[in-house]
Amino acid sequence: MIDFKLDPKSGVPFYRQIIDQIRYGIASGNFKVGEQLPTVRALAVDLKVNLNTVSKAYKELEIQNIIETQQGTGTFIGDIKLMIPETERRNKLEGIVNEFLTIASSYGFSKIELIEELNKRNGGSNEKSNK
Amino acid sequence: MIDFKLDPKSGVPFYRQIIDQIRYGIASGNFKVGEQLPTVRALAVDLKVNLNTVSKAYKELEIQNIIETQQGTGTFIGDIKLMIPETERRNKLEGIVNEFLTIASSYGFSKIELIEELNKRNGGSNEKSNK
DNA sequence: TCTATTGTATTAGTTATATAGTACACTATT
DNA sequence: AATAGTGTACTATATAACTAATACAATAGA
Repeated sequence: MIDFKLDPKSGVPFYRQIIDQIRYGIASGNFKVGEQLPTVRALAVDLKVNLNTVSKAYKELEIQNIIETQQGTGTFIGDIKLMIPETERRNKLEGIVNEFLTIASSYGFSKIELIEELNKRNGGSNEKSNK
Repeated sequence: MIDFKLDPKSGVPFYRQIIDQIRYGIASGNFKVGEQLPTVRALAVDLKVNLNTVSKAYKELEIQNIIETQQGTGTFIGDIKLMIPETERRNKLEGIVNEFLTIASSYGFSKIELIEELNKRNGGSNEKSNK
């Protein structure tokens, strides 16, 4: 379970802070597949925001295939690797790598530098080879 | 010289499209260090936008240390690698790699997958080892 | 110094974003 | 079917982002 926190002074919208914390929670293993997230009302009360703000975060996460919502039942963590078909997963990978390369090259970083930097990081969030 | 183009239907703000095209132009070698960019008025007329929109793009690029503006004289391409001190350059590299890893890990991609994908790209924009 | 050319600053209006208030709709349980 | 729980939809409002109109300021060259 995550201890949600919002920082009003950060300049980052509330709904985006919620998204980030859930995504980080999943990536770092604090959320298990199938686990139920707080209800929109519960989290809204907890964070002292409107339930629509929480709903907005959940909706975006559902579009990203990260969580599953069922009206009348609740919101649950989805299994990313199961839910996203392999082809779509490949496209996503290519997409974020493309974006990364565009940004990096505009700063004059070569591919070699990028890979060197990546290799310095040990562990990261999930080093498991999955499957 | 770049053939600037704006797409009003893209949803991307004009000033950001200008920024992207200049950055890409530099990364792909279409702009040489010291070369003068179009004046804010010239580019504004060319793109049929207000000169402030061009000015905004130039200002942001100057903050990023990518171009240099001199009131009364013009705007010029700066030498990124010369202008940005090595420590700052390292910080930038670490920053964008961190962001990349955060996004990637939240989608369940392992570091190995990322490096594999990076290695598939030959050339990219600038493969020169610079200096 | 005058003038043309350059970027800058101030102001305003339109549009998009973020959040909230409230009513609605679906689901499960009794 | 009644009810209590869930997410959803609609509407409103405040704020920020974007673009523009216009006036100002610095530079270079005649």
